[in-house]
Amino acid sequence: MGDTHAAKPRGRQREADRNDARLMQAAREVFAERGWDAPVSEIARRAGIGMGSLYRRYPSKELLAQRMRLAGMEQLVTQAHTALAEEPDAWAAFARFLHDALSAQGSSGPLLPQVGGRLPATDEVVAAADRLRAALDALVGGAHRAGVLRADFTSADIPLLLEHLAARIPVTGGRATALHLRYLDLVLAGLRAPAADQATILPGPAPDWAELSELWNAPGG
Amino acid sequence: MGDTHAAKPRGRQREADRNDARLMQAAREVFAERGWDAPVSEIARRAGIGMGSLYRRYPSKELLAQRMRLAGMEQLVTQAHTALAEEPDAWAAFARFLHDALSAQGSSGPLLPQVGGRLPATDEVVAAADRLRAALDALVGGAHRAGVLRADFTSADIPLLLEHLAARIPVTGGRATALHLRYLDLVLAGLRAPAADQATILPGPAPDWAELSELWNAPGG
Amino acid sequence: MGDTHAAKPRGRQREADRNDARLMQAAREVFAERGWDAPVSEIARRAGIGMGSLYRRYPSKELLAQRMRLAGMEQLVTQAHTALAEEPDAWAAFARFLHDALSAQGSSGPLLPQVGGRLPATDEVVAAADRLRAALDALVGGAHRAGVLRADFTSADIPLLLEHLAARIPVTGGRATALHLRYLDLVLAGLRAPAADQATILPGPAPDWAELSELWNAPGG
Amino acid sequence: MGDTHAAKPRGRQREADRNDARLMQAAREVFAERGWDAPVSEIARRAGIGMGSLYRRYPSKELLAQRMRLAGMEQLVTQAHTALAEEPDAWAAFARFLHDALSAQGSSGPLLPQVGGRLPATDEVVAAADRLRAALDALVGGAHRAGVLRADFTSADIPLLLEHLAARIPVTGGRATALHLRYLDLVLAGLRAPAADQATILPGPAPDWAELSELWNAPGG
DNA sequence: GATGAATGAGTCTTCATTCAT
DNA sequence: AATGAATGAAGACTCATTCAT
Repeated sequence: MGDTHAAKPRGRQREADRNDARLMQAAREVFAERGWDAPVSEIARRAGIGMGSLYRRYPSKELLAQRMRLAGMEQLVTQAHTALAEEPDAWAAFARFLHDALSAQGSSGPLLPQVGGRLPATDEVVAAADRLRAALDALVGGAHRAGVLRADFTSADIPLLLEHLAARIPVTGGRATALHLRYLDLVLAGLRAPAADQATILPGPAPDWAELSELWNAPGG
Repeated sequence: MGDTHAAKPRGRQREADRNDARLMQAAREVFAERGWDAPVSEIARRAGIGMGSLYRRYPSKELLAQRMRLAGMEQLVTQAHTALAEEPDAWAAFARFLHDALSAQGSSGPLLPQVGGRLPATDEVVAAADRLRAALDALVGGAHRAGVLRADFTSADIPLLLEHLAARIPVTGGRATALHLRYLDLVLAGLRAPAADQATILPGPAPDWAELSELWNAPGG
Repeated sequence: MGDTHAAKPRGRQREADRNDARLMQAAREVFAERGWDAPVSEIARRAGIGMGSLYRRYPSKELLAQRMRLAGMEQLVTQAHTALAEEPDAWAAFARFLHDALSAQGSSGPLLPQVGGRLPATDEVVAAADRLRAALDALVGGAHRAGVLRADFTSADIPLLLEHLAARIPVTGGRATALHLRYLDLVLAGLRAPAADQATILPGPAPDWAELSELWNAPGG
Repeated sequence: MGDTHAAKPRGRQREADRNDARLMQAAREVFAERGWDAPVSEIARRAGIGMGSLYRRYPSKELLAQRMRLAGMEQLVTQAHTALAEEPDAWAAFARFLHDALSAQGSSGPLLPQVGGRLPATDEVVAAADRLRAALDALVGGAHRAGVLRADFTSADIPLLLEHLAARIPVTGGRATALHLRYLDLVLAGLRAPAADQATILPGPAPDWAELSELWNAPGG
């Protein structure tokens, strides 16, 4: 009863999948700790696999980082959808998303930054950025309509804000996440729509998504 | 009396000083643009001096970065003193300091971050950190006494906050500074002491200065 | 009597033989196209078998190349015998052999060269060289006795001449063979015994078979 | 008296020039002996310089080989001009050129082959090929007009013929050159214009210079 | 017996540091 | 005291060989 052949990969395929997950996790950690100039061999060592296996799966350091970046973007999209689905309140959804995003940051490495501005744009990255934009627009739009988020803050501010809040703090363990979340709450206090008589205007124009693309991708792209 | 030797360096000494200033400026720019893994030769090239001269003054890349970091810390101290001296209002002084610190960041490279966590602690760094702490305590203490700064924010939060706000955004030209200042204003909105009935508490304990030392200095130190 | 086991291999043995032939053909092609530094995996891929099977049959790249070289030498012996048997005229047999040898070169890869000087001598190679020498002596001796081949040309010149004529010309398709045969005819014109009053003497001593052994085998052998 | 500052480079410049010559010589030798897959470090070792110095002068293995190839082509042009200038007889000039070209081969490594088909075409290579063609046309044209060279041999045959005659024979010392010259004389016997009643025609069309370009340069070029 | 993923030593290339001029 | 070429250790990447399935 119940043929599970196709559903549950076994043996070699299973190990390959496990290796891939360990590789991605190791890459996130290593890039987070040492930046772009971390040796690829350190990633392989931490994943417990040989250089050859790493390079079989990711033919270059750059492609490995691209995958990492794409996985991070997809994770953000998922977290945005989850926040919208599970939090009835617009502000709660908005805050929940930032909280989730930063928490994932702290434990498993860089999401967008670290390798930002070094990797060329690809079709996949463009598509992922589009999905991310749609998801963040929904979050920000909902909060704006509810009147709980200051009007001069846009969806394109979110990635930069996350990039700032996730700035490398070379501490291992949960302390880094705790510090990140501390400053997130500070920023959330600044994001709450102020009473009309206390409203201030953020200086400088908001970033737009085209500008983000320039920030994230290599100049030549 | 009447000795002007020290007051007016001439000839070689003068050129040496000029070289040193150019070197430091070049190092700030290059590290800001390309990160820690920028080649030393690029710094020499941009400063317009030979490799030999650079290495005569700074016997290693690490020592050059240490100097750069110390100069950045001293600049912060100076900016704090200036803000206190020139701004009669406690909040204005506090905000002015953060503004000055970030503006200097944007134009001339990294202050504390970028090389953070890579360099060993030295007596000079410890002393500079003490002076920085004293200066920031004065700023924060004044703001707290005036009741304009949220009570759960400490002087040790400032370096981390600056580190976050100054996170490398790979944009050249004034746009990076404009974006940095945009998020500074957002944070300032969150830092303003709220009315008692709207007060929130930042999660997680505030960092302390001993912890900062761990964040900034290489593990082995 | 009545035992046909050895005569008609069946099933596995048959497949193994077919694999072996495909492997040898693939090796000749790949080494011809890309030289000694072609990846072994390319040979396996082109033969349509896995790496494991290749390494079961040939425990190292070097041993594979040795086999290839031996097969090439045996092919030369066969071609010499065929030429002697099928061509009644001494010159025709001599020319036919060179033509056949070069044509096989062009289509299926290197015979002697390409890997020359890289592989150690073995008993098998020595024995094959002896057989080759005997076959070429017969061809050259016949032509000398018939007075159609210049007297200062020896059987030991033939392998070197073939090595020269078969020098890798990186052209795919039949064009390489056509070019090879063009220069063969040029050389044949020079090999024809001249009239006594026009005779010239080739400079330098003829190679001998001991010298060939040094040229073909790795120094350490 | 007599200012020799500009004429005779001294000190550092002198050493740089010496290094460059040693490097080119070492590259010719190493590529000749071990082919394209010889380690660059072996070239540096044999030239007696460090890897860094080699890479300062030639930023990649490919560029080093390109220089080597260009120097070889220029040497051929020079040898052709010399042969035409110093030999009054058309056949003597033709034979002298081939002799000189092959002799240089034997002693100092590959001229055209070895790396052929691996390097992209560049403007410099195209220009050098044009000069080579002009020089060889003069040699071959003279011999044809004098009626001493078989009519179906063209200037585009010469590079291929040299490539064949210079085929790697892994012998060090003068013996390789002696063997090369032995087969050159054989070929020269075949090149002499035969009496009309004995004339043969070389099979296959002669190569043309466009085809040579394909043979020498990497496919993508 | 066949397969192809995993391994890790070896190669090309860069860059911190030294040193002859 | 200044210069910039030389050095060689370290990092990205490839490929001969092994081994679990």
